[in-house]
Amino acid sequence: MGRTPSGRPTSFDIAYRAGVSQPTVSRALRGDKSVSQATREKIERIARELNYAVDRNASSLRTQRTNTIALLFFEDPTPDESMINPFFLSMLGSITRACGNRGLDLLISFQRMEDDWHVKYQDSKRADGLILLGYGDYTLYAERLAQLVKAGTHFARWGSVSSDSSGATVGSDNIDAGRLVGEHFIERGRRKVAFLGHADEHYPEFAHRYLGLCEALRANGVQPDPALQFDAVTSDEAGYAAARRLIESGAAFDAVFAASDVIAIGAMRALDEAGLSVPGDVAVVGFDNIPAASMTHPPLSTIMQDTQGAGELLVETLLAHIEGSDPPPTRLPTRLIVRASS
Amino acid sequence: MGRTPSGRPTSFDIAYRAGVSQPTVSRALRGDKSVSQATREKIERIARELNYAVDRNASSLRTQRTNTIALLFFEDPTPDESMINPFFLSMLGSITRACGNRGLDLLISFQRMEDDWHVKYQDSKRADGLILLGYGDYTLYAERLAQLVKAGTHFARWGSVSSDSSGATVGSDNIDAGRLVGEHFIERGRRKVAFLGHADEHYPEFAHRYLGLCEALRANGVQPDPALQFDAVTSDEAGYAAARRLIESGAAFDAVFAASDVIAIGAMRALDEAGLSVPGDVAVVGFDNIPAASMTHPPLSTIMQDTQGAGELLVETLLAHIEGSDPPPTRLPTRLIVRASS
DNA sequence: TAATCCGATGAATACGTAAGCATGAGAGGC
DNA sequence: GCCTCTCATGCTTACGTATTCATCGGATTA
Repeated sequence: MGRTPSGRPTSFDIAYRAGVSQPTVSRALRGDKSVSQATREKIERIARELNYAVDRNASSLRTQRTNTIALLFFEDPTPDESMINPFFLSMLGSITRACGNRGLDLLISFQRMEDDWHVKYQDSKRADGLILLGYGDYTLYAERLAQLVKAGTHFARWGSVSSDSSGATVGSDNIDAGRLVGEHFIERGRRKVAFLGHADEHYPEFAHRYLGLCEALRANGVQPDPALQFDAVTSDEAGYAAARRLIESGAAFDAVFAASDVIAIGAMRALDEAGLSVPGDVAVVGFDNIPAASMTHPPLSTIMQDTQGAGELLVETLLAHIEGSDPPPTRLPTRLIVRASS
Repeated sequence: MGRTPSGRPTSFDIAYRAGVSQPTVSRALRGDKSVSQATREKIERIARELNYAVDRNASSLRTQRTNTIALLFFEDPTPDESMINPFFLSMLGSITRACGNRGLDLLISFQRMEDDWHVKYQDSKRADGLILLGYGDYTLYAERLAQLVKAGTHFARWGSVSSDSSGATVGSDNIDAGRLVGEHFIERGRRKVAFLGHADEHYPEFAHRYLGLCEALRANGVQPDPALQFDAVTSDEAGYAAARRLIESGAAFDAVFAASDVIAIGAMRALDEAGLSVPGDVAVVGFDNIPAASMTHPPLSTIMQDTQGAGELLVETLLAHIEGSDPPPTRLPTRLIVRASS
C-alpha cells in the first residue's frame, strides 16, 4: 500500500509511483551519490509533479538538525515597539540574506530581558543556534550567557569584542572607529570634544568608542576632558537630555561625538534650542549611519558599520561554532562618512 | 530503562524520575485535566530541574501543527537590502508582538519574486500559515496566490481590500485616507492637488488613495485634474523623478499628495531644488508616518496607519483562517498627522 | 570458472511526542 | 456484597524521515 488517500504526499507516495522503496526516495532527494542517475531523475520528476516537499519536522527529528537559526533582539525596553533602531533593521536584512544564501531559515524574536529565552529555542530543538543582537547593558544578561555556554548552546553575538566574552562574538572595531572620529575632529581644528554615551563597562561598545576618541586626541597632544562625557542610552530623549546637561554644565566644547545616530539627533535638537549652530559652533558626529542621518539639518556625519559583512560573518561564525570549531572573535572595520554636521 | 546517558532529557527521563509513564508526562505538561494535581506538580518540578523542553519537531510531527507562522516580505527589487521601508519594520514589530502574545513563533523571509515560496513553508510543514506583506505590483503574483488557494494553504495578506482578493486580506482604508488628505488640502485653500504614485489597478493601494483624494475634491466642488497625477513606486528616486516631471510639465499646482513618505521625501528634494517653498508654494502630505517624516524640513504631514492594530489583526485573521472560518476582509481606519509641510 | 568486489537498492529501525484504547482502584448505589 | 461509574494512569502505536545493515546482480580478476 503506497497511497495516502488524502493529505500531502509523503516519500512513500513518491516511492510507490516511482516503483522504488522509500529510502531510495530519501537518498535521491538528498543528493546521495549511491542512487543511479536514471532513478534519481525519475524520482525528482515525480516529486515535482506531486508538489512534494520534505517534511521538515520529521527530517529534523531524525537528523537532530533544523537548518534554522534564531535571531534574538534585545533592546533597552522602549514603550513603542515600532521604533526599532534602524541599525538593527539593517542587520536584520543582512542576516536574512546570509541565511537565505545558505538555505537556512530564520526564526525571529524580540526579547524582553525577563523571558527565559535561554531555554526556548535550542533546548526545544527549534533552532541549531542563536544570534544575539542588541544594544544595552550586556552585564545584565551575562549570567544567562554563562548558562548558555554551560548548556552547550551554540550562539554568536553582536557586540563588543573583548577577551572575556563568552561564546562567539562579532563586532565592529569600536576603538578604531572612535579614533577615526577623534582624528577627524582634530583635522577640523576641534579640541574640546564632548562624548554622549555611557562609558563604563556595562556598555562596552560605547566605552570603546570613547576610548578610541581619547586615544586619538592624546596622540595629537590634546588631553581629553572627562567632564565632557555624559551618559546616554540609545534614544532620542536620552541624547537630548545628555546634550542639555552638557550645555548647562557650562563647560566649553566645540565638538560632540554621539555614541549613536539616535543620540546625535536628540543632541542636535538640544543644541539648536540653545542657539548653538552646527557645525559653526559645534561639530557633531554620530554612529551607525541610519537613514535618518542623511536627512537631519545639517546632514549628520557618522560612522558606518559594515552591516552587510556583519550579517555574513555572524552566520558564518555561528555555523563554525555549531560544527565544533571555536572561531576567534572578529572585529570589522568601520568607515567615517563626512557630511555637513562636521 | 529510563535514562539516556547523554544528550538532552526526553519525556521518558522525566517519567522515569517521577515514577510515572511517558504519556502521563506528556499530558501533565500540556495541561491535560485528567492528570492529578499531585502528579502534575511533581512532573513540572522535575522538568524544571532537568531543564526539559518539549521537542518541537517531534511534537509538530505528531500533531501536524507547528505553532509557527511565516512572514514573507515582498518588495520591488532594491539593490540595497538594508533600505527596507520603515513602515514594514513597524509592521514587523507589531506582528512579532502579536505572535509573541499567542505563543507563536515567527519565521521570516525576504522574498524575491522568482522564488518558489509557494511551496517552501506550508508544504514542508514549517509553518501553519503565511503572512504576505509588500508594496508593489500585486498582479505580478496573483497567479501564485491562486496556487496557494488551490493548495489549501492558509495565508493572510496586507494590502488593498477589494472584493476580488483571494484569501484573507487586511488593509488600511486607503480610500478614506485619501479623502482625509483631500479635505485637509481644501481646508487649507489648496485646489490644484497633484498626486505622486501609481494610480492603476496594478497598485490598488495607491489607486485607492488617489480615488479618495479625488472624491474629497469633487465633494467640495473641485474637479481633480488627471494631468496632475504622476506614476511613482515607493523609492526616494521615484519620488524625486515624479516631482521633476510634475514641475517640468508646467502645470500649476499648490499641493502634492505623495502615495508614501519615501516618495514625499524625494519630491520635497525636487521642489526645493526648483525653488518652490513648502508649504508656502506647495503643501505636501505623505503616507505611512515613517520616523524620518518628522525629521524633514519642514516636517512632513502624513497619514498614519494603525500598524499596531494591523499586526494584531493579521495574526488573528490568519489563525481564524487556519481554524477553518473565512473571516471577512477588514479595513483599518487611518489618521492624518498634520505637521509643518501643509 | 570461481572468487571477489562494487554499485544500487530494499528491509528494518529510531528519532520523541501525543492520542486512542485498555486497565485498575476506589467510590457509591442497590 | 456486587455492579457500575469515574478518575488516574499505563500500553501501544503512528507521525515521516534518514540511516545502518543486508542483499543481489553483474562486472572484474586470478
